[in-house]
Amino acid sequence: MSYPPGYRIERERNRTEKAGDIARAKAIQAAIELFSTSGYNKSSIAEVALRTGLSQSGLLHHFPNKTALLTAVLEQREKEDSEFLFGEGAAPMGWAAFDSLVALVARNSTRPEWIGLFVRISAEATEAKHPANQWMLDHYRSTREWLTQAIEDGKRTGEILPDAPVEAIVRNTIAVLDGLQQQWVAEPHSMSMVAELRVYLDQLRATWGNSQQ
Amino acid sequence: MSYPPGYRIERERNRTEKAGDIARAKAIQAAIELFSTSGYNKSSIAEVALRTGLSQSGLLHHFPNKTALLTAVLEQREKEDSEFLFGEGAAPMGWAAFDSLVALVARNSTRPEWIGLFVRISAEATEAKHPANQWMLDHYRSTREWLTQAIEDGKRTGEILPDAPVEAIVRNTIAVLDGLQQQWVAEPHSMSMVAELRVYLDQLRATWGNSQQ
DNA sequence: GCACGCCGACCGACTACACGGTCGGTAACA
DNA sequence: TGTTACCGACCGTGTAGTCGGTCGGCGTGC
Repeated sequence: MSYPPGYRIERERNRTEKAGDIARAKAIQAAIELFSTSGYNKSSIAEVALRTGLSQSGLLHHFPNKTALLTAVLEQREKEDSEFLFGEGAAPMGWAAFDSLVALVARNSTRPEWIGLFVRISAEATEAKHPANQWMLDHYRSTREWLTQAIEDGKRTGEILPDAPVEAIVRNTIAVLDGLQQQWVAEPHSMSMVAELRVYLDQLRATWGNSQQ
Repeated sequence: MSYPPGYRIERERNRTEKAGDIARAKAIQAAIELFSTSGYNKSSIAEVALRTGLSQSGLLHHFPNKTALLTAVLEQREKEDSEFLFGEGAAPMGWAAFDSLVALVARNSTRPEWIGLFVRISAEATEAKHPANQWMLDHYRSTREWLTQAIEDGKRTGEILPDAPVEAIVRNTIAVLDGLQQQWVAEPHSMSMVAELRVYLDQLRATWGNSQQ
């Protein structure tokens, strides 16, 4: 068996700093980029391998199969997002929770791959047998739980009017988030997600905010 | 070559009423159902053919290739939707436009395939080289145009406050629509799109509606 | 009123390729 | 010597699309 020229050299360079971890991280990054434009189903592990600088078998050495790669990608996303949102200390409550959504969207506007990834995957994962189906269900459920708690907390402190329809607000807010991302992925330069989201949140506050406070 | 038993009989039965048109309509229906659960990319024309009751070659006789099938499906959807929305006469304007969105969502709630179809396809079609990419762009653009006109008309008649941020309202409304559909496809029995949408529209009216009128 | 040629509907067999995954190996390091 | 990082060759399967054909009906010319 013959290795391509330069193979050994590359090998040695990485050797010093845990080649495995580096390769895995590179593969995840490549997968994110691919999945974000082609979705999971249509992407091939061969293409991910190519972008990682590995052969398909080499990639499969680090991730036993395609779904393992997807899992790693989703874990990465979940980790970074929740670090950003709830980084130090407790999750924000009341209107502050909604403000932190704006911050999240603002940050994600500078990382198109993450938005593309989410839009594609969550649409695909709607199918019950999709490998990300459970992830998507969990993701929505936990987001709903957080926002529900945030609103109820806001009612307790008096920030939010007691007759605000909690569930509808939660679902609509998530819908605006998802829907804006969808439009943004389709035509990134035609709009500002942050600006639109702000208008929505101002409406929310105007309607259900306690003006006495 | 041997035909399966009963072949000739079936042939003759259909003969009397334009077999081709029937087959095409059946195929489109089958494709809608398949695309709505598996998306376009992951669906195979073989499966569509099976559900239509044709061989793959038979199906390919009516639709030269897979994208032609998709085009037919999208045309069908566009036709039915715009008939429902603008059926007789002009498109509704002012708040009436938003009310007709509720009606559309209410009707679509009884046709899960249509919602699934839209959610999958519009997510996939985000990719520039997807065969439905142009369709999706057009769909969004024309919806935006209609709603923009509706709001501006509402301002003219005094229904809507003159300082309402038109573009943001348009994009947010579309986002709510899309986002709710997405959530509904994921867990159909956990929510009512109509109820949530109403809350959103009430907020809109409360914030930007002219209370003098 | 009937023979004939054409067209539309439909078929099975086949091709070319992409894709996920397996297997058995090599090379370096500890 | 065992472990980790990789590789090429190979395989089975699924998929879009082609090809050459059959069969029945319909219009046309006689």
